[in-house]
Amino acid sequence: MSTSTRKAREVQARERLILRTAEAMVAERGYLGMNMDRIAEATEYSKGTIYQHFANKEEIVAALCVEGGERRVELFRRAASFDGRPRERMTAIGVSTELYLLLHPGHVQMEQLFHTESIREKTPESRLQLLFATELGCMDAVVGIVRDAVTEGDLTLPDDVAPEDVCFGLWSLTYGGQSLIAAKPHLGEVGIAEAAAALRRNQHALMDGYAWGPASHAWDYDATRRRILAETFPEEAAATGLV
Amino acid sequence: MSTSTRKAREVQARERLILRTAEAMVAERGYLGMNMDRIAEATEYSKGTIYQHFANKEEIVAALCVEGGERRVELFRRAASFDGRPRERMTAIGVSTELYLLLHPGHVQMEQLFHTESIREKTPESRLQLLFATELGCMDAVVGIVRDAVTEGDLTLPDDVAPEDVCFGLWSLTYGGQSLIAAKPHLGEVGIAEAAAALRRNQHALMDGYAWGPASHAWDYDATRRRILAETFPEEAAATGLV
DNA sequence: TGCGTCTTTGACGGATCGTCAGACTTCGAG
DNA sequence: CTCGAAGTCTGACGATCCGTCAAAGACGCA
Repeated sequence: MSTSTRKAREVQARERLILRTAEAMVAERGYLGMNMDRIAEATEYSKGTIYQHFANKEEIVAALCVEGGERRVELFRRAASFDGRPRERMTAIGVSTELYLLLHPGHVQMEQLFHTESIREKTPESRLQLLFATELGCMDAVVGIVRDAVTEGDLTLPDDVAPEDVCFGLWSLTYGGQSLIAAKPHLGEVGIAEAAAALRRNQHALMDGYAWGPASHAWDYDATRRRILAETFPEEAAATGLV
Repeated sequence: MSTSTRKAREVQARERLILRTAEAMVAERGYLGMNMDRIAEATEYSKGTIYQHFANKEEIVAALCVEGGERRVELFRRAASFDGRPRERMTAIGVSTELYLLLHPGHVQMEQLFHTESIREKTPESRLQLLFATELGCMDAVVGIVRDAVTEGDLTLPDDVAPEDVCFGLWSLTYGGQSLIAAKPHLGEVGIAEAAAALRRNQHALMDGYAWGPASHAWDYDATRRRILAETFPEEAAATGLV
């Protein structure tokens, strides 16, 4: 009994070691720089042992995505619990995505990689379920804010628009904006100077478009942003230098 | 002289053949299913000859992206020349992105692939320049519409918002939305039922947020959409069944 | 026809993934 | 303490695919 739990602990510890090693490799040399032989060498286990934990390279990526997803859910939950009007709390969600990108740039890159069907289709169903659970967690946190806005009277949605549709808009805008910033270093050359600031303004424009009060001209959301950084994410703000 | 042009024609024809073959392979068996040996076999040229046209596999992807980008610019130009208010013309841009996704699903997948740094960093600068030119072409068409809206008085931008920033918002929203739709078959399970329709509504919400007139509640943009499909993209609409 | 130049070829080296037969470790029963 | 079954670990190996290059071949021209 106690031996089996010791075994289990060893297995878990090894899995963590493998993931940490893989993560460092991706961060250091990119996705292609991470390969199974190197992981085996770095962890001082044989390739066969690595393959007892993960069926293939893709599953390691999937596992890292799940870990990242869990970190993200955590940030979203904290953002959603910010003390303020619903739209301020939604602003906090936006801040958390910014922080996440700064804190874990490698992970965002991996998420994108994972969206490529070629990778996704080789990962076992069980991992996909876990990943889906983290997405659901994020969605729950965000939808909750939209619903609160509706019940508090800050937001009135037309009959044919569900709270989830508003979330989908903000999700698309943020995901797309961050992807473009990451993928196109030459955004400045097409006239988009301060992409990150532009993304924030666009998020507020979208909420303005749904007439989600208080409107951006009627409220100082820059002050809200500073308050979010100071009150909800002080450590993360310091770590990323966002102040 | 005439021999050299004949040579040149042969080279061009072969390049087209290679690209068409590669495109079909990607469409049929995904990115990983496209490999140089198979291309050589299918085109009945040797691998060495293939490599005289393209330095590596990534450059083939890049070339396909350039081709796709040119097709996209073409669609954007036609959309921008739609006969109507600027916001209607911007709606036409949205329609054109929808059509493009339906007409060339494989290409959108490849664009995403290309955003992965691992691929990008292996493609020669010259191809990147061509790709950049197509992006600039798209941007020009879209920015032109925003400027027209400003000069015609339909849109008044704050001092700190450039027309490009508005474009960036719509670009992010559309790119992100289409990526999410493509990458997450389970959007329905998180409460987003009609993702494509939701994306259109979000695009209009964003424009509403910038107070770009006529507002969506003051204009029948569904009618505009039908007119765009009928007048500007009749063939494409028929081919995709969008009617 | 003969010769120099340009083109084409496909076998090969190198990298990497994933496998598997056999070596090794663990652990309980005798 | 010993032994053997069950479980674990290993790294050499087969397979795949990328990109190269020396050699064979095609072409134009005198």
